[in-house]
Amino acid sequence: MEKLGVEPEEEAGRDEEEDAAKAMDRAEAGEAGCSRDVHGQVVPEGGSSSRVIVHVDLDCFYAQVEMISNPELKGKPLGVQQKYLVVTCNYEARKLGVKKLMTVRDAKEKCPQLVLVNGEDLTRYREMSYKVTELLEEFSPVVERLGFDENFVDLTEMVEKRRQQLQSGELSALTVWGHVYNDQYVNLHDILHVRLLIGSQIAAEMREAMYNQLGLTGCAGVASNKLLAKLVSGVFKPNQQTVLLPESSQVLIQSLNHVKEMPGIGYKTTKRLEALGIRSVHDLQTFSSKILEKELGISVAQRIQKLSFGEDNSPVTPSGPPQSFSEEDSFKKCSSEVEAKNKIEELLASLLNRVCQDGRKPHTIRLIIRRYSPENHCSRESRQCPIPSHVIQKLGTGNYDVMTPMVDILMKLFRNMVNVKMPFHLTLLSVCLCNLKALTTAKKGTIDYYLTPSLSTTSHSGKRSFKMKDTHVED
DNA sequence: TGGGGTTAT
DNA sequence: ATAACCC
Repeated sequence: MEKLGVEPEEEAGRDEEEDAAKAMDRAEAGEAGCSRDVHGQVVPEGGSSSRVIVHVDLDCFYAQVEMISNPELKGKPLGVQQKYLVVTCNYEARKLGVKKLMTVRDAKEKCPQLVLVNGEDLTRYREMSYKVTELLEEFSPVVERLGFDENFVDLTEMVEKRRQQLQSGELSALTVWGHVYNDQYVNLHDILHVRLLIGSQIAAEMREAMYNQLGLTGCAGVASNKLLAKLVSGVFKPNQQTVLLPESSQVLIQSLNHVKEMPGIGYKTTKRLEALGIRSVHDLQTFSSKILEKELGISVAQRIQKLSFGEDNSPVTPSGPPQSFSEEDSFKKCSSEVEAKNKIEELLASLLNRVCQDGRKPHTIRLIIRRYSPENHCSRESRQCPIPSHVIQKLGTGNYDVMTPMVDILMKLFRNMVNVKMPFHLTLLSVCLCNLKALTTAKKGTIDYYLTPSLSTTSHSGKRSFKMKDTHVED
């Protein structure tokens, strides 16, 4: 496949004397193995609680999946269309001026030869996405998904194992895989540098495995936390990888042009920060913590101000199987109950297939709508309720009709939200199955029995009102 | 703007 | 149930 060339290790001295001094401290500090912190996360022993995290980011994922499905598309400018948007496109199309989330009109105008495929059905993307996550889990089980095309892996433990396996003489032969951010000098006497280089080696192996086993290319970023790993993975863009050494962290975060480019600072927070006169990362770093806490709340304020320094202690949380399954459809107009029912039936039918394949059973069902409104478009409303236990039981068995009772429930939720006697105008319908539980054959007297709310005595008392606000629909 | 996901309040 | 975040 592609060459994962060894990038420059030579670099003129910046703060080399300071770096060397730090390195000596570290060399003495962390020699022993790993332990686990309060979250069960692996951290190296010796006081330096430094982790090695990789962020893996697939190149234009949907377009790659489409080109694998239909190899004739390879080499042509390709866009993946949902409704009237080109949600992603391959690099041939990008060279010709097509951007992500461009309207089909604009994209065709820019690039008349653009080939479009419909990507509204996410099934194949979802399946490939989980294959990637599973492949990464073979390296280390601690894998966190972010959307369909990104994964974080905590490599700390794997790296420490490999480092301790190093024979004498092998250390001096250690090389970096891919780019070193900021062309920083690599110091093999610095234990943090050594760990990150081993991380870059594992990242290269991961990308090689993704290509050989799944035919997918992507980027990787290796750094000491999720924020930095994610930021550095995007520095060299398609199909390359980059490692960030600690001394270049500030250069990386200062390279952001605006706080809105910081992962974790979204649309709303950006607007509120701008109202405070905060635009750059430096603005956020130097802004009064007290005032920021009063404006945004202590939780958000402290978190994002740490982010602005490149600090992020959030653990890589293993995603495991999905917490929910949902299907949605957007449209120009839905204004009758019959119309809504038909769409809901379509959504539910697909969901039942998915949940059946998963094996677990959803115990809650939710209906989400978006009402038409000229400006405030983003707001949604939802109603949810428990799925009756007799319906849950019939879920796996293809024998009984489970559609009818569930559509009935959904239409009650619908009428709870929408006054069907009045005119209405919806632009989106979505159905979500959540609160998934394994079908444990819990026997009396076992731990499982008492941990299964539907079985244990406390739930029979009907007081199981944790904090769920389910709307009551009569059967 | 699409068709998904997650966590916190 | 909603609001924020991520892709």
